[in-house]
Amino acid sequence: MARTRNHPREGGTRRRGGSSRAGDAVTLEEVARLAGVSTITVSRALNQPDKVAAGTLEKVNRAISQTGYVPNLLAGGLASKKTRMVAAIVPSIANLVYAETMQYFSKRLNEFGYQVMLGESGYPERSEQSLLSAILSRRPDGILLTGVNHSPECRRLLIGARIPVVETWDLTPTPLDLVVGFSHERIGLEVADFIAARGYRRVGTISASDRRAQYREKIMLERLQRHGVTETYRVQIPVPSDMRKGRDGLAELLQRGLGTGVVFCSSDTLAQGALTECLARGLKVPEQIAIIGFGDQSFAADTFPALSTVRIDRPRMGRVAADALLARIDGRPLEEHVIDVGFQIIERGTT
Amino acid sequence: MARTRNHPREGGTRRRGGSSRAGDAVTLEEVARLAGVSTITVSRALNQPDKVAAGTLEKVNRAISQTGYVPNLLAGGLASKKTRMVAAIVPSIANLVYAETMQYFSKRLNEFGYQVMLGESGYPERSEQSLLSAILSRRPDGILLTGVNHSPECRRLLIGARIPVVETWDLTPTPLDLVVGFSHERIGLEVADFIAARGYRRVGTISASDRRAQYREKIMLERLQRHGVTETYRVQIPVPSDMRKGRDGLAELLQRGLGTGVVFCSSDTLAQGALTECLARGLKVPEQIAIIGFGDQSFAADTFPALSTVRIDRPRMGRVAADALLARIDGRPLEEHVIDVGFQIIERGTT
DNA sequence: TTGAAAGCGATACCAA
DNA sequence: TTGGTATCGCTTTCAA
Repeated sequence: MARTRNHPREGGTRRRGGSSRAGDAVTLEEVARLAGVSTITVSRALNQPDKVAAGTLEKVNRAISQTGYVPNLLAGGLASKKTRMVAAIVPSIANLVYAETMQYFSKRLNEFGYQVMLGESGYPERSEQSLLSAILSRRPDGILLTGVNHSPECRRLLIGARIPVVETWDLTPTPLDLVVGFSHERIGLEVADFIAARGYRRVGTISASDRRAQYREKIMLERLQRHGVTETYRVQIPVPSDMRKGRDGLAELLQRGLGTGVVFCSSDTLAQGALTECLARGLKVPEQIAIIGFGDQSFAADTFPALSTVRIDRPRMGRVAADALLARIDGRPLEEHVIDVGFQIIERGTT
Repeated sequence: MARTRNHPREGGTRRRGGSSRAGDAVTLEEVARLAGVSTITVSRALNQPDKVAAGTLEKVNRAISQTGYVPNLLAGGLASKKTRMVAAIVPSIANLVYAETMQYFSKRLNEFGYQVMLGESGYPERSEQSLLSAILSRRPDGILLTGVNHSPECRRLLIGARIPVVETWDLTPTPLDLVVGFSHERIGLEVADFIAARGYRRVGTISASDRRAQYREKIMLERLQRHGVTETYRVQIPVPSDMRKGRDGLAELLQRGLGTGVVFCSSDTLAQGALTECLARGLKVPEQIAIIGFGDQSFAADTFPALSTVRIDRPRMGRVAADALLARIDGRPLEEHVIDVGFQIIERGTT
């Protein structure tokens, strides 16, 4: 069943003449014609310039700048099955911890000629599955996810896509592919130990209604109990977190009876709000109330020298995630598929 | 010069059997075969379901879910010259004012089936032109820019791309295509009038080394001079802004001799830092020092009730920019190509 | 309502 | 080092 095609284009351009739309862009073919070479040579001049003779290269480059040629990566990606694009799904870009991580992630990928397509999963009205499907239809070469809990449909889609996947902001012994993150359980345990070791007997928490935040809190409270610390006060706040909610949270803890002690907040944003409330009330931090945040937002520590926090090295997490993905995309071997970037409890204001 | 092609694929699948890579994804053709229809019918079932008979539609949908088909938008975009994607270039996504604007912009576009590809222009080591070129090679259906100042090369690229362009965060009578923003000049003037009207005689500024921030400050100081307010103190800080820089900025203003008065900051982030410094020093705001920010970040006002600010309705700017772009993409007529979303000076803590 | 054929603009593969 | 030809997976155009 061989079919026959005849090509109507007999050389020469054939502009339709009408108002020029997006489609009228210069093509490889036009550049090639102008340079007096074949299209594939122009393609090589762009992608593997060392495989093209110097003189040819020059002719081609001249033709490119004369025409103002901008490659069409849709066509290129279709033909080569490489889009030089990776996708990333984060809960919210208006949340500094994710935005900063993405900044480092993108920066690294940009250096290698990749672009990042960002998706936000934080909208309950849009299923994560439909987001993922929309993203996969652009055929990214790899994808970054936030967290390690995904619906069965999402897992199916990801597996079907047959591209490298890196999960972040958490750990699991059974990643879809790669995971670059840290253990929320260990954070809960270590923060509890930290608190107990300093002799605090009264502990408050201000936690966002976020899965991982809730988990850290739960683990911490359980461990505290084992340490014999039982006077605890909990405030839960709806996402998105902001400083006001941190202020209000602290006010509520005080009103409920937390006099002096320590407060563990699920983000630095909340912690800064709590600290602001202390400042406004003239409470000494950490002497009267100690505040522990989470995330170590770059500005938080500097702004509030008394703010202790659980430091997550987000720049590193972003870069490591990018590197891991790049390695997988290039088919390079990886030492580890589970990468723990760890965390660090930073105590401030003790002097 | 008609050429002949023979198609080696004689029906039936021909998996290469090796380790399956991204390219092995299910195609329209496989879905069509399974459903017993032609590829174009499957395509219609997805894009114009009302033009397909109910029974056929059902068969197709069954085949789609059986195979786990995910459309290839590279191929679709190449064929139709519509990518259902728009690009946006912002200085930094780790800056809440831009991130929030983008959130609303994306949300709106998502509702219409478009995705947003984000680019960051804030890296001096990468020319804006190369960023733009990389973005345009993905053939977005439209593009959002931040600001109205673009290099000649960028203008050329944008014009050559022949797609709708919306400039934001500023105004100009001669936009590339569309502009949705507000006047920094008018802000400078009105803030100066506001300050003069309240009788402040001593004025400090804390401004980021950002083109638009500098312009607002310059206009404001000139106008203040005309009002006879000449005792001014200026602090300039390098981007990116953070609260610490705001704290330090205020400390420096005080040290330089600004006793009581008002301080105009180029962003709410800086203003919050300045306010924190006041809190820490026990200075009453606004009685001793009044603070005026810029941007009206959602959390800022609530966290610091004494913080006055220049409100920019970012949600609206994002939505309006999206709507304008959508209209242009669909070829719908637009009432205005220059849209001023305005601003509002919010005075707080006066009671 | 459905389909056949011809591209869209690039790259892969194999020759020259 | 350069080029011819056949795709990549989809949509458009025109017919049936």
